[in-house]
Amino acid sequence: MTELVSAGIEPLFRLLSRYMPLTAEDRAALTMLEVGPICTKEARADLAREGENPSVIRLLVSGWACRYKDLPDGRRQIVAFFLPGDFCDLSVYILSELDHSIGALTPVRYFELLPHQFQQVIDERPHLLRALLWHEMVASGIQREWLLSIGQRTPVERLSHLFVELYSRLKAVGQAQDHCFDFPITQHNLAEANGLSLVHVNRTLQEMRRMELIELADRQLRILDLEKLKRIAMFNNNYLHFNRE
Amino acid sequence: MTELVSAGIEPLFRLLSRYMPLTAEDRAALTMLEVGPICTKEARADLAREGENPSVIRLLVSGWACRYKDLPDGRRQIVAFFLPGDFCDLSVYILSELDHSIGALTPVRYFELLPHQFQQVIDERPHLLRALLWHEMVASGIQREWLLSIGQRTPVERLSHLFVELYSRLKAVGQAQDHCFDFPITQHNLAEANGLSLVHVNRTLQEMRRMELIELADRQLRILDLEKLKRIAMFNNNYLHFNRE
DNA sequence: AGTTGCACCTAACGCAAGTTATAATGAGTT
DNA sequence: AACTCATTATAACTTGCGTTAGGTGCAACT
Repeated sequence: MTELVSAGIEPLFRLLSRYMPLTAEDRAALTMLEVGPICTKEARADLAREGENPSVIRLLVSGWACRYKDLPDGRRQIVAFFLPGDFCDLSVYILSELDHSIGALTPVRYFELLPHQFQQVIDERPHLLRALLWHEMVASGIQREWLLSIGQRTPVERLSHLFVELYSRLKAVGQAQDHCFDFPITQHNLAEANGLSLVHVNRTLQEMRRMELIELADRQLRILDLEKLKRIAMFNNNYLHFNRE
Repeated sequence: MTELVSAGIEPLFRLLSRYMPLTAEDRAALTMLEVGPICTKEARADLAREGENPSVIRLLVSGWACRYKDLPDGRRQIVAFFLPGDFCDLSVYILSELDHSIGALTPVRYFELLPHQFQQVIDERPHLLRALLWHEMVASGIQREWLLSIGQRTPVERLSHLFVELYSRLKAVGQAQDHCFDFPITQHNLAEANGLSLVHVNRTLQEMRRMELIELADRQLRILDLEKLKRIAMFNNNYLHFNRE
């Protein structure tokens, strides 16, 4: 039972360790975040909608979620992927009204933290605040990289870049080994994240398979040639700010 | 002389006032930021390059600048516009290496602040920190909105949205009245910011003139029908988080 | 007066990517 | 077993937007 619960902060701990060395005490402090009951949502459910005024900070434990924005006529843009270990709403500390929505892409499990619980952890271990802020800054850097992708990269480059990014981030939380990882989202989701039509995502994936860059089947993505993929994507890992590779 | 110098923080003071009420003491504290000499750069000069490790926080006083990222083959994406009153590098507090560059779009004037000078102001007036964090969060929200624009909005919608955003932001720092403001950047810059070719930006502007949405000539932009422009852009001002309209 | 460079404008051409439609598969339901 | 519904695939058609290649006007410099 205990190990099941403490599996909750494992991705978060690994993630923050990428930015700075953390001790066993830090890890213990982080387990204080596991107070509340664990929440679950089905794929395609919303965790929060634009315009709401949330009072909790969500820590994703398993599954993939996303931040998205939509237009009155139904067009939708995914602006970020949340992977295990990610916080969805750290901005709650400062801003009131949400300017975006949060949706589950797969079935998800997450903790809902009240700001004061969160505060407690920071008070106990002040340098964790720095690690968390770092994580937020990296999230912001990822947004910028996505703008570069959508604005300038071709579809093959764009998907290549995204796959390398996801591989790096999943490896950081121990969810990717070799050049292979669970890829639980649909081509439709890829389209929404990359400003492409569903049909064109499919075409582009076919092309990437022909180029022997990736294998993608049965919700598993295998990168066949990581170096080539990085070259094509013009991937520069500095924006992830992982200090300890 | 004094009023010339204190004109430096005027845009910043106005900007932060949009988020929360500020007092004369706050204003006085902010003038402490004007310590160093004022710096200047020509249009098209860089203030900082990706990969650098800056030790200063830049506060833009006049002119327009941008945050941009570029690819090895020369493609370039502007990911944010900096207007007077904006900080270029608040993230220096946390991250070390820059994952983007900062460039002047017009001749600019700015202060370079050392983190400890900055700290001094925050210590004196703690709630200014909150206002500054707020400003950072808004910047992040603007990034998300841009992602929505580039990913989903048509060129006319995209430019419409940008013009409304710039009008709102410039009004907040007292640089736009009526429906008119100085528009010192080139169509080439608009192209770089919107993921469009120069030629297509020109086409799109022509169309917007035909639609009687805007007039743009002699570096002056006039919005002819703000409500119509907002409707076309599907502009929802919540992402700017201006509490006091 | 001539040159250079920059910003803006316009037209012709072609391809990349969106749209629409249809089919195959598989999982979950009744 | 028949139903839905989501997902992937792929073909035919259309179009938006990039590319290339010009043009003009203006300011700065020689």
